[in-house]
Amino acid sequence: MAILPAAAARPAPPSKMVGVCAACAIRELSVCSVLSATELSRLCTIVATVNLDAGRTVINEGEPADDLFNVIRGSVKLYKLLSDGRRQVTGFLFPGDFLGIALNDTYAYSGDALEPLQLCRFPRKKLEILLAELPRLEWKLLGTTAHEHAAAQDQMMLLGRKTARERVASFLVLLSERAVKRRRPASPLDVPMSRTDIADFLGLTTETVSRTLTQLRQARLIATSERKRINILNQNGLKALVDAAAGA
Amino acid sequence: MAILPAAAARPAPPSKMVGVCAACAIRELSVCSVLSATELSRLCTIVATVNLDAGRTVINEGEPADDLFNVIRGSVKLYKLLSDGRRQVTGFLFPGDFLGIALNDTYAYSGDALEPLQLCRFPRKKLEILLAELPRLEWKLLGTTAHEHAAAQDQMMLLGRKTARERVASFLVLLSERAVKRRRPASPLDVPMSRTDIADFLGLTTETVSRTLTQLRQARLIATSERKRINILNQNGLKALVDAAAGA
DNA sequence: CGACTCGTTGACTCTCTTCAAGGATAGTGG
DNA sequence: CCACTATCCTTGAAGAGAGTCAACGAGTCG
Repeated sequence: MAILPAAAARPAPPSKMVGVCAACAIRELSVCSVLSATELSRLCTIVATVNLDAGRTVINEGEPADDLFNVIRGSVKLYKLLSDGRRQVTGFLFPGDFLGIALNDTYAYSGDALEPLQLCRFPRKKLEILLAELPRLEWKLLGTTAHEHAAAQDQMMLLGRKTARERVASFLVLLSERAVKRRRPASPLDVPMSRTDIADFLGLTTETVSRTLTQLRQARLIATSERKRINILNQNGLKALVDAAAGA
Repeated sequence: MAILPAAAARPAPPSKMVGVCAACAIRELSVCSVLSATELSRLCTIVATVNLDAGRTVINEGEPADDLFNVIRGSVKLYKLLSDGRRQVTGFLFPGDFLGIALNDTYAYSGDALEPLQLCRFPRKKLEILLAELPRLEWKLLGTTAHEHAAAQDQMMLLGRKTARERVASFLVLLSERAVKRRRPASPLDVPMSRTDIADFLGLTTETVSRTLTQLRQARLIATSERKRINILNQNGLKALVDAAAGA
């Protein structure tokens, strides 16, 4: 959404800030970036900071959506399950990302911490009341949701029409672009998720992900030093495998 | 989103309504349902009715997102393309559905009319200004977008993890549920899209879709009389193939 | 040190795709 | 009105890409 970009760019004077939000390291990455110091103080009154160990569940598909979250530190995998155990990872969250927009009072998907996780938690009812008084936050939330929807469309293209190699390349490019947005290096790329998580995200098996990474390694597009970390040797070569869109 | 359901249920007195919106047959299905008569009159001042032939393009991926639309009559397929022509249909729209929420001032996907189409068109700039004054409409739009996002998650599960038979069954169940929402019969099911469109939606080929429909026909789950119409003989049997979610 | 999980690699299988052809349907023009 | 044709749908046979099953190496934790 294009309106109100100025609001996002206007940093509020820190004088009036109180509470944990004042010290928030990822505020400029999050939906909170549109708020003035005064507004932020109000939001701060309903927020609580939460810490979770790696592997713990943040939200569970089907359970009452009582809280919404902002990721402060760490990463989250979002997923849905079929009754026989088949899993589809629908996305990954990183610092600044918002979690928990729900439809029917229940979460539409589950979310697990991939690494030690720090969140801020908003009670949903209170946040909704506050939203009515903070139209800029609501607008930002609409933009965020629209953004996620656009990402979902890209993922549908990936899942429906791309080959295994294209999927893995797309995944690496996606991760690196998100790293850059968070002002992290794109090349010693942090990959906090397991091969199984990657496979469940890409609609493949772990074996195919592994084999494809080996192919990319042999093609000198990437290199793997430590586990959970991938060096991108040829970003353009990877992007060539991705084929973003025909519109270009 | 759960707040404000009462607003959606409150029909406005028709006395103050003016213009085309007053006679809108699908208002209660659309985002406009949250508006009072007065508010609707305001919205009506910026709206134009558009008619398109089957096959015509409503919006084009990558082009400036100058307008947003509401489907009044007919249906639309939304899709993205890769440069080599591979297509992924990301969704179908029916009367009452909203079209055109864009991120970067350009449409994120293309949309073609599947049959003769009637739309109402909102100039985006004007609608955004109006949104600031109609918080209920903005809230409804957020709910609509969240709903679409939830549908996108289901589709990711379908594309990433379901078999061809499950995909086709899911598609038929989806269509029939949406028909019921529009107060249409679920069983002589209107299927305005071609086999190619269905295949591009389900991440399959037309041949596989055709073969799978034949299987379902032989299993006495469906019957096909005329083209573009499918009789659902055993809705529960179909749903058993779908496996909605493990949360249940 | 041993048990476990995770990642990699290999051999084989299978579902869906590809390639090909025939049949039904609808639109067009004589 | 009917032949003509293009398009859509269906069906068959063969092929390929990813899945399945299985084994092994490497790192990790108790």
